[in-house]
Amino acid sequence: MTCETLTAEDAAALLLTWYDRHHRDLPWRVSPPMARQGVVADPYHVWLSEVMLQQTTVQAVKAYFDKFLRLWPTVEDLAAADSEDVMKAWAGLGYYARARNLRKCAEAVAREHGGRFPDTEEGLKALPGVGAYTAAAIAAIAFNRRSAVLDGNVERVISRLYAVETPLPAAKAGMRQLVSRLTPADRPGDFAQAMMDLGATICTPKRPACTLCPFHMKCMALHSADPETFPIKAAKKEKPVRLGAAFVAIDNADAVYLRKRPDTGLLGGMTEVPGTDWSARRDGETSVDARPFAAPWEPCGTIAHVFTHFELRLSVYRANVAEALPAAGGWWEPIATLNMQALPTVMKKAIAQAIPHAFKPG
DNA sequence: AACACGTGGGG
DNA sequence: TCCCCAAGTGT
Repeated sequence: MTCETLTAEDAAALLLTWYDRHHRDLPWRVSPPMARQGVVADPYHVWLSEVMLQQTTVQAVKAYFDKFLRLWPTVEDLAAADSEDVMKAWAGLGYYARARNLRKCAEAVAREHGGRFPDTEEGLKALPGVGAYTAAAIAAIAFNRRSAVLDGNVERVISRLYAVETPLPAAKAGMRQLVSRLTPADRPGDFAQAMMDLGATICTPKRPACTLCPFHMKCMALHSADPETFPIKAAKKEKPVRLGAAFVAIDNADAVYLRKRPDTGLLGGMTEVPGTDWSARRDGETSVDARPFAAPWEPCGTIAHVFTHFELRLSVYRANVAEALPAAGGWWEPIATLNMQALPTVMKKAIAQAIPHAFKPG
């Protein structure tokens, strides 16, 4: 069997027909029947979901999307929000620069654009935290622009459809051209979402369900090779191990000593328990200097946490103190309200290691 | 261009 | 257990 030529018209027709029947229903999405009647999604909802979805699974995003809309129903509300509250609400979702940029972006939209998102790719891309992908996605989905939307899903679909031999990320420019050629003037937003749904549900990284794919007869990878070998990627580097220590102090009122991290860099602007720097050094000895105050510190085990570019092994120390000692820069937070703080997951792990009941309900 | 930047789920 | 990776952006 030969691989039939794929025209742009065929691609859009095949994909949109598939999407009408098999699209996912998502909280931020306008379903195809509505979309076909010209209803477009709220740009604020589209932007919020797209930022949350950067490198993050749909499953993880749903609850956060609901929470943010509940707390800040409009972009003006978010623009007026306290940064600390935004960081608290984002805690656990990761890539915290997104949360810092989120409020900056809302502020820019509210103050510089009268509360309306720009309706062009160029205007959108000028906003904080909005890059090439997100600008194209918002333009297509919320403003019906014919922009070429290229994310990890689309890269996978395109790389297989055309059996692209160039490795990522070098192949991206060429793929954007291919997507641009296929994107229809009618329903470009649905086309983009359909490509992403296809990548997420059919054209998956492992064991793609090619028999169910609308491009089944048109896919060069399927007809000439093993689709699973695409996209070809540059080799990744191995993760170094870093070591450190964390200090969990508990006072006689069941409060834990916390402090705020610097606004930039790893976990920037988030809350932490005091600790050492994290380095490759194999010593907990420098940890003496990192103790927030003198107390009967006792080792209570280690935790491991994997970041994007290194693995962390943290030695956790605990101390019970009679009363809340004054200490520069931090504060004492009751265990009961720890869950409302801007604590990244690694810090919750460290606290849970020292206080096993800290995050248990009741 | 290459690297920094989180987390949780699935195979 | 370990590896992969998920709707990327900023520098």
